[in-house]
Amino acid sequence: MSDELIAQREEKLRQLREIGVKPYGGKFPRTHSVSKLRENFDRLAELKEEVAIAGRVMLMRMHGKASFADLRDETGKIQIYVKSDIVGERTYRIFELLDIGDFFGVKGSLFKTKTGEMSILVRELTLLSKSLRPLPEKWHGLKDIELRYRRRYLDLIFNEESRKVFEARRKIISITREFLNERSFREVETPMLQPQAGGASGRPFSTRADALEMELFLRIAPELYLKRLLVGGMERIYEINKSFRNEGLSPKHNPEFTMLEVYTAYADYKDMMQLTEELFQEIARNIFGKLKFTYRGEEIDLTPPWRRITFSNAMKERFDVDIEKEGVENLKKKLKEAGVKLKGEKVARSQLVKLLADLLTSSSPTFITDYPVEFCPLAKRKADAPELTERFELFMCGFEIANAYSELNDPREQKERFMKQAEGEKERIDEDFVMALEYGMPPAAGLGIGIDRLVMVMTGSSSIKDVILFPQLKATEVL
RNA sequence: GCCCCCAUAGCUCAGUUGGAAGAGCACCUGACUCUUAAUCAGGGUGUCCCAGGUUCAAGCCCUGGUGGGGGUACCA
Repeated sequence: MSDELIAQREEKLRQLREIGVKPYGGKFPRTHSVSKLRENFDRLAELKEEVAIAGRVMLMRMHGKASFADLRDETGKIQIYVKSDIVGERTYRIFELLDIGDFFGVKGSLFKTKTGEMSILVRELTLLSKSLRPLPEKWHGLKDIELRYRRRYLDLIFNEESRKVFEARRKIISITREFLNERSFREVETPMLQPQAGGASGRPFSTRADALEMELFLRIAPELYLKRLLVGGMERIYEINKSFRNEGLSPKHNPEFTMLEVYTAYADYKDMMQLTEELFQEIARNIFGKLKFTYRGEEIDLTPPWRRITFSNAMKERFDVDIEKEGVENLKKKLKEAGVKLKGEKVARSQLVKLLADLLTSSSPTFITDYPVEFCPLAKRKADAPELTERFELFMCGFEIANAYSELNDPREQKERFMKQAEGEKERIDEDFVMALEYGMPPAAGLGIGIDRLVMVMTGSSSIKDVILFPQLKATEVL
């Protein structure tokens, strides 16, 4: 069937070529986009000005010798009216050989039909691209979730909601850059191909550089390179880019994801809390025009200051353990009793994250602060409580969305922490990074924000796949 | 990785107790010079995801697989 529909279109293509039509055109100068044309419709119609627009035909209403079609470009759609006695028999024949999905350009004048529909009376018609495959149906569109991910172009053609999500994503990233640039942060790019993948836990993807005869890893985080730039004297920097983790997929996890990392010299994690609050407010004001919105039925309020709970208080509430008095060993025991998996002697961070997320009753943003040092190999200890670190994680809508700390800048302690972390595992220590610290890194605060998750929250998306244009799926044969 | 759910025409979906594969849109043929999800007349175009099995008979029951969704584990 699909083959038959394609064959029918190929037959039309053949017939078009037979009458001298080039079915894959080139440059077509447009006088207006559809939305601009609509905005200035009355004036243009009165001046009887000839306009030229181009787009994809979405609907055709054939009426013998005079027909209507809806032409759509990125900005909107408009009706065109093609009359045989105006365009001539040959052009009208070409029009009859067109299919829904074809791109063409038209020149003509503007008029309103008797029902008031803004329309173009076509004088000249140019085929720009012949579509060989039938598009999804005009009314129900494309709903199949797998096809929407695999053939995102069809999703974008048919689902306004999807287009809105990606426009919101663009806006959020753009606002974030403006926000940071205005505050004198400089955007940098650091390697995605790294000889050693550090700065987070998580399994890396590995690859090989043939010319260098070496194994390389796709980065799991940019952190250790951004800190090398702090050593290099850059005081306010950020990077928005992909990181890659060779782990399972879920509605909150895609193997490649976009992260923002920000570093400020001479600041601490509390400054980053404020920065996070301000950034999210800036975004919400732009997207919603206010600080309150809903995520899948849950009320979210970004009015500052956001709720803050220390990690110890959260644990006290949940497990009746006072880690500040009893130390972290007792917590581990309680966690084990509660069925939390331990990774060797270490508490798996993901379990902790889940535990904390479950603990929060509100979907509004909450900072959990002051994590025990053993969960934070790169964070600075609290001066008055050396078993804890100057760190926060931001939870919102049931998931972790940001992570920040005052950066550890003592090279000897950093090496020790790396060694402790590597115990019993095949991880290597990043000696090159330790060397950089040995040259001296200013005290600094760092912040990481999961951009995809932030977009999820701001667009009401329940799956990360809905905010990534081409989410990772298994390869299949083309049907 | 494990558990649960889903897969029927190009698209959106029905399909009863196991008894001759359906609808709307799209598409094809014809009519139609202001329609707008155009209308009217006619046409069903299919590897019922794949491979086996049970049965006189399988879209439907059973086993295995593939792809997707959700949960769970690893992870952000």
